[in-house]
Amino acid sequence: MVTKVLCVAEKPSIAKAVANHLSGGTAQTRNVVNATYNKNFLFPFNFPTWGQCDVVMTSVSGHLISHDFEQRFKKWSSCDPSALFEANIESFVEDGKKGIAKNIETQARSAHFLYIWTDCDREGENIGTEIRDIACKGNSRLNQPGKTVRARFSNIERAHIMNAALHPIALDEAQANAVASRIELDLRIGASYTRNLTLNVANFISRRNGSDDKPQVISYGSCQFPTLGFVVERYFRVRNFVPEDFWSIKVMRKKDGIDVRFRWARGHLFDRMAATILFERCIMAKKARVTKVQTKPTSKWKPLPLTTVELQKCGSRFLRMDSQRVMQVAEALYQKGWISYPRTETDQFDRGMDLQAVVRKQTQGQTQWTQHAQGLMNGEFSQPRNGRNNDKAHPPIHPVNFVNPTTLNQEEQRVHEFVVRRFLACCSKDAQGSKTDISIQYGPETFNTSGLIVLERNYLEVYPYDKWTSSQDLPEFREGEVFEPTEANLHEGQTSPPGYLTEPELIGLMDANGIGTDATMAEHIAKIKERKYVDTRPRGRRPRQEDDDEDEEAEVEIADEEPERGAARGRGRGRGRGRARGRGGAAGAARGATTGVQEFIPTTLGVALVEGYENMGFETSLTKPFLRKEMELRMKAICEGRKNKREVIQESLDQYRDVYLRVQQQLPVLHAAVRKYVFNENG
DNA sequence: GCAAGGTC
Repeated sequence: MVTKVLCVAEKPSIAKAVANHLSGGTAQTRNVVNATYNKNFLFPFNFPTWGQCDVVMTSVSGHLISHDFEQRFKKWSSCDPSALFEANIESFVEDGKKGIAKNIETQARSAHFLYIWTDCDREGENIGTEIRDIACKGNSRLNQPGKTVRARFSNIERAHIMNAALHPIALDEAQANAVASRIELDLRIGASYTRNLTLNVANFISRRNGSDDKPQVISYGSCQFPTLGFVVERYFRVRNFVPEDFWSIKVMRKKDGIDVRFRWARGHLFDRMAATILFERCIMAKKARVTKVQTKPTSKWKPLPLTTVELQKCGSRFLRMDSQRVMQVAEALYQKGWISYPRTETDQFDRGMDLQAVVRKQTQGQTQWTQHAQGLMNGEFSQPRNGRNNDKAHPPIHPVNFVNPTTLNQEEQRVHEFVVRRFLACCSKDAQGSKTDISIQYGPETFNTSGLIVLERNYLEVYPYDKWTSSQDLPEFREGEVFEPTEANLHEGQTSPPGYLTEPELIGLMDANGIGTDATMAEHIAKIKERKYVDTRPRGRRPRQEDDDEDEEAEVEIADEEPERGAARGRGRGRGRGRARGRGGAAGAARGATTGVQEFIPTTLGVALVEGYENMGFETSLTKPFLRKEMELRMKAICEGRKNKREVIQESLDQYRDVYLRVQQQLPVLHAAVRKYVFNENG
């Protein structure tokens, strides 16, 4: 009897790709009853340890198992919300997934081995155990040692997949357990807090409004609340901003018909007296002396390979789409086979990947980037840079096939064009330029100016989202040259308030604080809108302010995470911090070239919730990212075998139960915040 | 009527 192996991938696209590689394109496709997207692929394969086998390769669609409280706790009126900390939780297959589960169970009956092909990340490990459990229902022998294995792979290149097929490893139970604890905690805490908030606060609002309608749900989640927290925190920084006066010295020299403005090395001072004294010393000196003239090559680095977070940020900035929309469109492009998997944290391409083959596909047709792609094939190709992130599950987002853009709808065209241009930019050379720095000594003070000449645009040719342009030509200055400034004056300015939080900034904060994943960040943002905790509006251009000689740098600050090499960068950063000291940290971001970016403003309800919780004075704030971070650390402890699932769940529940009780005792504080913020308009 | 995480 021939040995039979059942392979199960996390998603249909992986099953298809793997089956295709292992079978050499000869796999037979079979539909699965009651499953729309998941297929079975049948083919023979010779595994080193099992010999010649008949393989059935199939897939799930993410998690197969759902979790909910047992029936008697489901009705909101059935129990006190705090009972959900202990209530029994049931695991089950949702109706929509019964076909998938049944298929696995059936196929497992005749299988000698189960080969799991879920993504190599924590969730994938957990989904792997779900698949195993279902398969064992059909065939308990698969529970025996060595009968269930998993593949280790991080992309779907042929050689990589072949190698993974030949070297199975074991499922990582610790990682699966870490996810299991996350699932249980999020459910218990989310449900209990949400019911409590809705029953106590939403009902309070309804009563005050004299409404008999079911109140709107006020939810708590370990991700949505910190997301709201970021928005509210910025809101208060804007509201509480107090402008501060500062003074700076500006020096101008007209030479060869060109006005050359020199910037004070000190930037600006918040002490008028000090600035005045220094200014007077400059004036007394009468003449300035050129202390440095240095011209050196500089370059602007091409962007990093595209991650989901970066795609979402760029969508907000350049494509006039919010993060959720960008992901929906990217998902559609992925489904149609034009771009790779759009949910990835990886910003480095695997060494073995044939990137030139990907570039070559873009030389077809007559698009705006065809020529550039052709140029890359003709010797201009340059290996992409490596970022610091690798989720070990997916490659960076890149085009996988050529598609004539005119067959896509408007939004798809924009996202697709961005993905292609970004990829081609990654495979291009850095832009090259020449930078001249000039310093002068004027009295006791140093002033600087600089000029840039862009020599080779390289990646910029195909990536219009980055700006790097030559500055005005500088006249010739020689070291040691002495001149009398055409103008020198003491300039008075004021720090300006930061802007409200924009979507790219919010995504950046969530990313940095581990709130949500590449696949869910956009959902959390959409959720706090849906719950009416925040409103969004397009950010209008703010008028440029007289005193802002730093505008350009400030814009670079937000537009470029990966700056050009060279000295200009340090100056930009330094200035940015100086401004922060003046309580206007994000001032630069508030102005400038960004158009169509959404900004987030909390509603009265959003402010009341955050303020209410803050005013309870807990040491661990529910609206700050610490609790989520703590959960992340505990999950890590499980993965590394330092803790077990039970311990972690107990610890966390104790902590949240404690906070819950104190919230209960302090409901009047929450009500007071609601009265203050939600009802102050009505008097 | 609850969460966050997969996925279509």
